[in-house]
Amino acid sequence: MQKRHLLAGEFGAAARLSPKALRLYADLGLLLPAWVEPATGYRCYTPDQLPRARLLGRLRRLGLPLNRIGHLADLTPQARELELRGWLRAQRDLLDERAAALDALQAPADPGLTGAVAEREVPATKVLCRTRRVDSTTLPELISAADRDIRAHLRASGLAGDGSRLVSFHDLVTPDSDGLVEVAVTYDGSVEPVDDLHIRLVPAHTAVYLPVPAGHEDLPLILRVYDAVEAWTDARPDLVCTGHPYEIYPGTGARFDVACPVSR
Amino acid sequence: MQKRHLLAGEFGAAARLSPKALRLYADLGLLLPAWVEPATGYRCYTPDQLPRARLLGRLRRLGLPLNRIGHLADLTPQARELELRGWLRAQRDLLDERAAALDALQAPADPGLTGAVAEREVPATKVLCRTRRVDSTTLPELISAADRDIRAHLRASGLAGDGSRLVSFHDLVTPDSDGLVEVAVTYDGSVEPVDDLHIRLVPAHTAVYLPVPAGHEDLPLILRVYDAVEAWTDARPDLVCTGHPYEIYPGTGARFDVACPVSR
DNA sequence: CTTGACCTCGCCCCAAGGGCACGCCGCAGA
DNA sequence: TCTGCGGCGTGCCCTTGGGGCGAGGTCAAG
Repeated sequence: MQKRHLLAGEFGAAARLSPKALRLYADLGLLLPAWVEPATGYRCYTPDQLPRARLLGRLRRLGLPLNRIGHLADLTPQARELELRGWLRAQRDLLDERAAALDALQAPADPGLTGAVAEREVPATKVLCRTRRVDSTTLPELISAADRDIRAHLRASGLAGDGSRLVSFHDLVTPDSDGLVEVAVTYDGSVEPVDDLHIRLVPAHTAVYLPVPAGHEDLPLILRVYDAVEAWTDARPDLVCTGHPYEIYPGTGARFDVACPVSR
Repeated sequence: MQKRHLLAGEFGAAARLSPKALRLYADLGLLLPAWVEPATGYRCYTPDQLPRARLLGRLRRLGLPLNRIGHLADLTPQARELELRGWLRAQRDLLDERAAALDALQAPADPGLTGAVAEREVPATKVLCRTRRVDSTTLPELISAADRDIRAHLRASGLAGDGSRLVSFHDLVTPDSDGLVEVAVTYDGSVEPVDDLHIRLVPAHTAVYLPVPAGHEDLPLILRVYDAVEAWTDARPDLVCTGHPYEIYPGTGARFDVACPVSR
């Protein structure tokens, strides 16, 4: 008796996939049963579907999400290997970065940094801003393009367009994980919002800030700067941090401060 | 105006946690608000809760699950660092093992292995078995203990207790991830189930099998043996794999076969 | 005829929140 | 005084990859 069709349980046992998983893959179109008995709804698979089923299972066990697997399973083995190696590399990079973050988490704040933290009053101002989700590879591009576009629009509205640039990171932005980033430029006067440029009021506040020392501009050292600002604020019982920290480029140069709004 | 209490939004901005996340942490008891206004239900936090909130956020961004974080957050920094380093190491080992699995996935089956695959008839037999979830560190312990307990129970029931040992891996068992493993010993006669020892009938079947060559007994090389059995079966259009592969120790020695039930 | 094994479908569950609706509250301007 | 706005609460549905359970249908064996 040559078995030309396998029921979900048998096929699943042979491919090391549960019937439930097979049902999911069928629903998603990743692995359609060779046919379905109309009367009973039984899903029948053929032995020649086993290699694909095993491939899906192996990829799944590597930890890949199913939509990615759906794409990978239709590639040639060579192209698939290329993509998988890239994915593995990205995972490893992510882990390296977490290890770095762990180092930063455990190390006490650098006294050389906290010593330079200061306090200042920031008057209320309007900003024209663009908010976008980017990873760290496209971050410089976003910042320069947004800065250019915002200042161009300000100048087109008859204003000077020479305000300070503010950059707020709503999430951690890394090579592998993207996050929400806002680029804003302060202005004085009146402009209309256009395209994806929004107008927002920054209320008057006291800010705690720290000019970023040379060499600390990028990940992972920039995180130490944020930590230093937080540590300094925590050590001042009369101050409490009341908002997201942000980076501010007060002048036209590349130097910037890490600042955080506080309340007394 | 000294701010002695912060509403969820302000506090969340300062700690880089969304109000929603804060609500979840409060529900889970990870970070209780200093008090809750009975009239409005507003959750109020105090500035001295900020360090803990930031710690929770950082751990969360490292990718740790919340129940683990709940445990970690109550440790001393030293103990926490120790646990975190261990976790990171485990993550890295997992990745290394996935890389190895990827190598195995891409490499063609070893012809030196597939050449030794053969076929045999297995008569129906009863087995006394123990099924348990283990990782690879406790696997040898499980196998030896289960084998001893099962044979002891068989002998206590007046049987020989010299059957073959079968080991089936329902999941992939690695140093970092545990999986369901069944250890079974064939017997002939009549015994009663006891404690966690179950009785199961192994139906008569044709098995494709491959004696494991010396040096291929452990991960990751043992996976190549499984691959070889699968590849050999796939290449035989008249055979179709109908069940989970298993390891069988036919004699009393340490040598074993990787076998898989098939149907013609 | 009944029993058990196997299959289906459908619902609820997990983590860790995001997003939305609805409703309450206080503050500000017209 | 009315209205709008923003912040906050609760509650529900969504995500991924299935596991688990219960109801009910099908199959072959006893």
